[in-house]
Amino acid sequence: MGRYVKVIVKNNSQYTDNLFTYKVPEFLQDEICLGHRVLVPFGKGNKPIEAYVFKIMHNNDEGVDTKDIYDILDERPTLKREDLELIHWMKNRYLCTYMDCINLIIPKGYKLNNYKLITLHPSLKGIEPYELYDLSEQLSENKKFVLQKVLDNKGKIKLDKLVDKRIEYSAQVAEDEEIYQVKDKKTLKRKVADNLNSLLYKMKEESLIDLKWEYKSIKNEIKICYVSLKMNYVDMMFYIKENKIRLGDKQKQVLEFLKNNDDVEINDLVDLLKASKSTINSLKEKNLIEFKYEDFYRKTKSNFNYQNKEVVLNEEQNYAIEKITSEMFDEEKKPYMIHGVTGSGKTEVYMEVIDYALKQGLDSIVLVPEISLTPQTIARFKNRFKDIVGVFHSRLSEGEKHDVLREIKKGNIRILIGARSAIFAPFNSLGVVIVDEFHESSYKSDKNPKFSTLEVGRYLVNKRNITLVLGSATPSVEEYYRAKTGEYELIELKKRANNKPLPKIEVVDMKEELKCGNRSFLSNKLRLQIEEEIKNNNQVILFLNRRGYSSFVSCRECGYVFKCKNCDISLTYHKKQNIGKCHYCGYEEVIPQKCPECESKYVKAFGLGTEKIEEEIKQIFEGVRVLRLDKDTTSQKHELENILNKFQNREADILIGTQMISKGLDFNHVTLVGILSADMMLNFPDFKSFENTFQLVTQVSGRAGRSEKEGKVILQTYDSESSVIKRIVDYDFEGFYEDEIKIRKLFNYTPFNNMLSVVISGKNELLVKKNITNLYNNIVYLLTERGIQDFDFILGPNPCSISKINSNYRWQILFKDDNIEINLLKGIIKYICITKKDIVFDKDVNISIDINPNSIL
DNA sequence: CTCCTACTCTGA
DNA sequence: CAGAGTAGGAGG
Repeated sequence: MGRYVKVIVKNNSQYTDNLFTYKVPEFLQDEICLGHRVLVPFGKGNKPIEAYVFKIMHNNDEGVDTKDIYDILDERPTLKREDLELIHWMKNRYLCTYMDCINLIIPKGYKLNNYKLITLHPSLKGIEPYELYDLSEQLSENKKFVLQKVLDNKGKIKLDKLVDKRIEYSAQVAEDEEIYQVKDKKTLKRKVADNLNSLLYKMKEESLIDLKWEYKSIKNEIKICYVSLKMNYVDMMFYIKENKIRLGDKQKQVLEFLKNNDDVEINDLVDLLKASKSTINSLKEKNLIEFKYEDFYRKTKSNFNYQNKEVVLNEEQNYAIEKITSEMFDEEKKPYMIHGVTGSGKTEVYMEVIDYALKQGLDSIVLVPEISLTPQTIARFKNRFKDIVGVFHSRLSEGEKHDVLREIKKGNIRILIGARSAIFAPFNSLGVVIVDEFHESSYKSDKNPKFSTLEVGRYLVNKRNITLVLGSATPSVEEYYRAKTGEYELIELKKRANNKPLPKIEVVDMKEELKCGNRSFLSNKLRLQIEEEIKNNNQVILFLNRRGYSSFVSCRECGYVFKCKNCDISLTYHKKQNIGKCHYCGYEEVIPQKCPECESKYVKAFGLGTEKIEEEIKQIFEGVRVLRLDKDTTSQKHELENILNKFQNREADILIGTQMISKGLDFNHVTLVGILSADMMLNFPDFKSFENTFQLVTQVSGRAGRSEKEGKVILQTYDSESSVIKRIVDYDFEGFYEDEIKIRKLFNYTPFNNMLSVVISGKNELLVKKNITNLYNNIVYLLTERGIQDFDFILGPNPCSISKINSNYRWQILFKDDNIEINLLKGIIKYICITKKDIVFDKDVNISIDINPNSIL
């Protein structure tokens, strides 16, 4: 009676995303647990690969052939039972693979490196060199080459290395041979490895070589070594004499030093006494000192100076805190939505809730949108909770991520601030998840699994009874609808914490400005206002949602527009480098003086970007100190902190920025915010563009008047009559919501429906078209079979709005589940796009499935 | 992705 | 006919 396990194997192939059954050998039977990372032989070559235990069984019901697992890789299971449930749920909800989900949850940096090793065949091991030489002379060129290389490397060589040598060799021998001219190094290596492999198997059959897999388990950890004496100093002197141990001067020095100091870090010891590591090591061998290893926690240091503020909570805040904390242990609680105007002190409420949870022994996660994961936010939490605060986001290195997750598991980190994937942090007793600015689009993942953080949060409330708090000044329409219909507990914070009114928003109609002959991007009003504020020694923020110098470059003679070679996107002009940049794939090209089409000289950059604003502001206001905050100025590490520090220390008067400045920034002396063009966002061809505009403008406006001084906002637009603009000016979120929800209802958008998008992309446009048509036909066929005749809910296939990204052509089919059960639709799509993927689709196309995508571009 | 089998192509 | 190379299917 043996034991069997079902595992998910960590393979790079999408076609092995099933549970595989393995037998557990006798010696592992008592140790194996759910969620263990194990090593299993996989495929015909029994390559050792990592796998995760999803199920343990006492018999092999299905009667499939099984192999034995090789080993258990970690002492403790990497995945908990509830993680496995979460993975199942996510896989079904977002139609992705098990491995996609596992990769989100497990600590980064646990890797298995495996490589194929080629050795001489055992029968040739003792053979005389001359015999071997004769033998190899009879072989074909290729085989001789392999054998030669094996011998050169003392009888064993890694496949990888052999492939390299082979490419090197071929390049020398046959320079003009086509295959070795392939530019793409990876493809070349693939091909050579493939060829070599089939050769190697033949050689194995001929008893020339032996093949085996070797592997190495890697844990991306750094240990610190502490040195102390093994016994007390006097005893040791005696011991040395007794055993006649000879010591060098340096060694004596080290011992002397350790007499008064315990647990000295080995590197300090080396530095202080100018001793070498071998000196210390030999002392250890003589059994006089001992080493103690401890995990090293790679923390990123922040240079941001936090300015502490005295905080007194107001009535509204106290009510919110009381409400949330008093229900923390209720079984049937709802998620909370805090709708609080900008500056209403939501963060203070979060911190009180976290503090309460902490005292009850519960851990907390604070999620913030990636762009507002600013030093300011982090400093605020660290200032209050000190060392138990951890930070987790995509810019950390693999090693840093690993360390943070390890410290969480150990219980050293109790509060984690991070971007969306931090919601999967492996806390031992998670109590609170806070999602700040939950309306932000970055809470929806854009890579597999394409999860919505809020959905995962709601799942956690259901399954693990955590306290979920969503906070925003500008809730998204669909989540606000949930609050209205009773799915969330709605808590309103209507007053600013400093009791100052919200900054007044004034609209300037740029059409009028144009009529009066002002052709610049600055209205007279805004220009005068800026002058005034600077005169009064206040600070100004200018907001424009586009980086670069100009949005596109075109020829005025023939209308030619410079476009990205790889994408269907016009190039944004960056003046400093005189290049056109593609903001999708990073492609750059120098913009020539002459039009490449008609050779005219009238090549001009059109539209506005932050770079141009900066340049012109410096001209208009002489001597004014300007800072620019966008992706271009913050590409280097710590640049963001530097800019924020400078602005905080009032080393600049004007801060120009993209949406990076809209969140979480809290400056005391900003009295004026200028929104240079609200239209850019308003006219975006997406059903969420009104919502996005409302949110962004409200958020940016909220940067003004956060301290003693009152703030003011000037909003420039060509469309001053727009209903959205009017709602923004009145801070009328309710009104905006009512307008918007009617539209959503009318067109059956979220929250009234789920939307499912399938995008097929590939380098070959015809192939993409063929595949998407095929997909459409298959779906229609299967739906007809289930008695569905009305296909109005299917839109497409159509080319995506951005029809080409990174040389990949993109076509899309959209589904709205008006008159069809979402699970039926998902079932069918899953069947076609995942289960039967290899039959339905060509190999050279990618399929991307997204439930309720952020945008349908 | 990786292996393996079965097949075709090439050149003496 | 041997050796080189390719295509396609399956992985417990």
